[in-house]
Amino acid sequence: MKNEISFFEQVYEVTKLIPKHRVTSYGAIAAYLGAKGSARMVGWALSSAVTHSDAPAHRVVNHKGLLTGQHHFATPDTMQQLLEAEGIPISDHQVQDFDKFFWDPAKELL
DNA sequence: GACATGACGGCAG
DNA sequence: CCTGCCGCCATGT
Repeated sequence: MKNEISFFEQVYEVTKLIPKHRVTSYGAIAAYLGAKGSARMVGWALSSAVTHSDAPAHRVVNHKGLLTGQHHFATPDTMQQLLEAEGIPISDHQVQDFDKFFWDPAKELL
């Protein structure tokens, strides 16, 4: 037996650490967890996070700032609504000024 | 065990 | 920036 936390539980922790008015990418979380290149696993974990945890998965988008996971939420609008409610402008399912709102756990959480 | 799919990302053209 | 291809690892059939 090991005391290490499961990969998706680590994703929950990092996701819950994302500051408000900030977003991050799957690859950034994956790299921070040492799973660099396995960004798909982050998305897999977050898909469970939406219904299986209280982590703000809506703050995680792909490397283009596109809200690819909105169809995993209760409604296709939920993700965008939550982000806009936090002050993040969304247009065409994409985060505006993504580079400015980007939060890298490997650098800022350091 | 093989094959296909998935909230992705990097690289080449 | 866009398109195409491969790598990544867990899950479902």
